[in-house]
Amino acid sequence: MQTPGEFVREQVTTVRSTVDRVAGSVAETVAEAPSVSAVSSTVGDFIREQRSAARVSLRELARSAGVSNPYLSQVERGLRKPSAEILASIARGLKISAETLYEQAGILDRRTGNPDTVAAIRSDDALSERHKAVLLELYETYVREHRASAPAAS
Amino acid sequence: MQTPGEFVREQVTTVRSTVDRVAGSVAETVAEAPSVSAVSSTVGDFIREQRSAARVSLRELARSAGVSNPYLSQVERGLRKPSAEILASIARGLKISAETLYEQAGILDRRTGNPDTVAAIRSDDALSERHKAVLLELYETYVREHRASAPAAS
DNA sequence: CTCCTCCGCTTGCAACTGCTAGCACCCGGG
DNA sequence: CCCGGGTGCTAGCAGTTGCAAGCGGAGGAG
Repeated sequence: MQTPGEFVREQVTTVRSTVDRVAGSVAETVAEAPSVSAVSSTVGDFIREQRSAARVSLRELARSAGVSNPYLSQVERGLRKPSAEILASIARGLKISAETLYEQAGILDRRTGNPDTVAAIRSDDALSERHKAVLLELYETYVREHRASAPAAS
Repeated sequence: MQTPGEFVREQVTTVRSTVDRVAGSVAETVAEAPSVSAVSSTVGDFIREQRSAARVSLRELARSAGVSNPYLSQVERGLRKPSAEILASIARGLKISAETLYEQAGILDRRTGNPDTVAAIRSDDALSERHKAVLLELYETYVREHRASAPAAS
């Protein structure tokens, strides 16, 4: 019998490859992860960063988000200020949370502080211990990947 | 307790299906996108409820929210669909959180899990947006599982 | 070389937001 | 009676969003 950690690590590998499929790219996403590091000042820049990080064309994102391609182009370049509905659609198309986009757009207050994610998961009584283990292992793997791809310390 | 291997293997299955669902939803989002369109009339009702509950006149709220009174009137009756900025202003005038209003407007999804854990993952800048999405999706699946299997424990 | 497809962008236009000005109504005091 | 001030709502106007149509350019197949 192997240790639970080994199995979990296996699983992390499986998840990671699947996630790469989600991102629309191959396993390279992790290796040569693009520069999502720079903090964008406007929503448009942020959207464009996320889009190019996912290797998605403007038209493709526009289609999957349900907006026209010219309009998305203008939004990304800051020429238009998208409504919240459009913003939510774009967030869905990018598969990121709408809240993040709203924060970028300045219509939602940025969450203050940096609560310890690990502590939050550990103390969450809506999770079993095994589920906590899976989440924590996956979380730490993601953090390692992120640090490797974006070492720029703020 | 069963053997660790069995449990972890169970979870591998769960994780896979969850991540597959995440991947699939990227494509599906296109088809079932329009969930935001008709909901905006409820936000007006909600605003009017909150306002009359606070015994505040329309003009007064309009002034404290920084919008014109006719426009607020139209918003409350569902004749106009306010932008997110206006919505945030109204939320400030009503002294309620913008998130609540956004949920009423249908431009923010209601979250099921422990807010602390969700907030921790969301605000963790050591994660990419896509990784956040996967972790949150997985987390919510676990929470649902937990509630289904042990509802009395809460 | 021609044709085709994809990329992102510019151009006008319908539709909408959010405003100012003004309407009708109700109340308490001169 | 006629004010002045309160309630909410209607009319009409800039300014904006979001779109369809079309542009020039970069590749690939014939």
